Amino acid sequence: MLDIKFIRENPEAVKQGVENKNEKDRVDELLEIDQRRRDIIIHADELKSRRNQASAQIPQMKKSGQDVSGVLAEMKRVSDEIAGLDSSLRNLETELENLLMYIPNLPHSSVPVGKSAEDNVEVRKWYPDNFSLDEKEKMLDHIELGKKLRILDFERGAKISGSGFPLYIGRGATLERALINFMLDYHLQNHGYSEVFPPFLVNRDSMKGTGQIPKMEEDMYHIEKDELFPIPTAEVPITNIYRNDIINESELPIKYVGYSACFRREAGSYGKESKGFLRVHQFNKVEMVKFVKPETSYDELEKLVGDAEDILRALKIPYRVLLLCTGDLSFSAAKCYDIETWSPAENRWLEASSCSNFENFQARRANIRFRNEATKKPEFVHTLNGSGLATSRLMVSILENYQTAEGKIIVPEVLQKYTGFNIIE
RNA sequence: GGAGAGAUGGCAGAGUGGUUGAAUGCGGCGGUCUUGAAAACCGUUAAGGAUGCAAGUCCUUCCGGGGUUCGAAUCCCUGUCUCUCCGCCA
Repeated sequence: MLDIKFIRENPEAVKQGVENKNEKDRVDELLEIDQRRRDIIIHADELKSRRNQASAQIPQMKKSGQDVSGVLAEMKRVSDEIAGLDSSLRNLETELENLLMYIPNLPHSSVPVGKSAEDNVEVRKWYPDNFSLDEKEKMLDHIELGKKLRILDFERGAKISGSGFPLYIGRGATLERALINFMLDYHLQNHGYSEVFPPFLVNRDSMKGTGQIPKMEEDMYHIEKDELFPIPTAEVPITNIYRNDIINESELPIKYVGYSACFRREAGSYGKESKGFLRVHQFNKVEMVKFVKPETSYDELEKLVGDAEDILRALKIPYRVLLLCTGDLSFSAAKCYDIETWSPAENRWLEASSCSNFENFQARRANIRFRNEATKKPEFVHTLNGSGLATSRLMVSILENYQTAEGKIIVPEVLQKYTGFNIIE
């Protein structure tokens, strides 16, 4: 969330940012409640100060044998009034908090203003040698390939759980596992991350901390009996590792990489977009999360994107990098790059990674701070995360790009030592 | 799942109704001493909020929430978590 003081002092900038993100502007409403809240605090604090004085006075008066009944009666009235003020204060603060939770992060000044995905800016693209987007002979899509080679079974996945829960079989399952292990090892060995293996179910505070709740609550699975949420991304448990902590400045930057299954309800999205791997309720993802000092976060964002790109270059998968415009930026992000991989059968780009700088938006919600060694004061860290990468969309690109004329799949070279085989037929 | 114990500052650990934001020890920081360091000694060492140009002043906070009271770290209720024992279990 944003700092209420910042909103108070820069209402116009906040309104502009909210508008550019296509979010509802409730800034004036918020400021009005903030003003009422502060008025009550001033009044209540005066009364509490009086009560504290009396608390010190009463035992002394008793000791010297004075009659305290008058003070007691007065304090009774004061305490009742304080109780009333505190109660309305609590209500206002809840209201304020709720409004604040729905104000998105503001886009960074380097983010292009735009309405929708149409306005995203392509930053760069990369093709392996001898690659052309016009190659049309590879016509089987990943669903047909999966069925023909008996490596993916979407129908049985649907029987077991429901649509959108893919079942990997045989070499398909091995390939998936190889991909996850390859990506983890690559980031650990080449990019300086530490490995984490997080819980897949988290509590409400964690979901709030990273910003999935309250705005996206409808898209989250929710286990009511235990008040737990299956994670939509490892970003949630990993970022929350330091919730309510103060980190030593010398420990920054902290860089974690971890695998998790990801669960998304994807409420209301059906139709052709949802076939096969294109939109699923459960998928696998290797996630990178960074905790950094504020002044370094934009450099760290560029490195983060580069780390994800390295995986695709090693796999020799064609991709492009998009800088998202304000209108396409997610609620919590200040700046975000998407990486899309090429699907020859779909004849289009598929989002396989999203790398974002949240600045201190998540840190403020989750109360993640570091101690500034110069000032000795705690400050909010900046958090970033990026997929490195999601396997589902990536698997589409791998299967389709690596298919032979006979409909077999060559295993990408870097994965062969993980799979133990080099062809799926 | 059953029974019991506990949660206090960076850490350890006192504190069972009244100047307790909290003894004491350790750690950290500053200083004295020293050629330097150690030791010793002295001082200092929380976070959040309101207000103010600032210095400052005031308020809140002893796991979370509610209650009793003029007054709660301290008493009552409740939630969460941790530990011990029993049961179950990969």
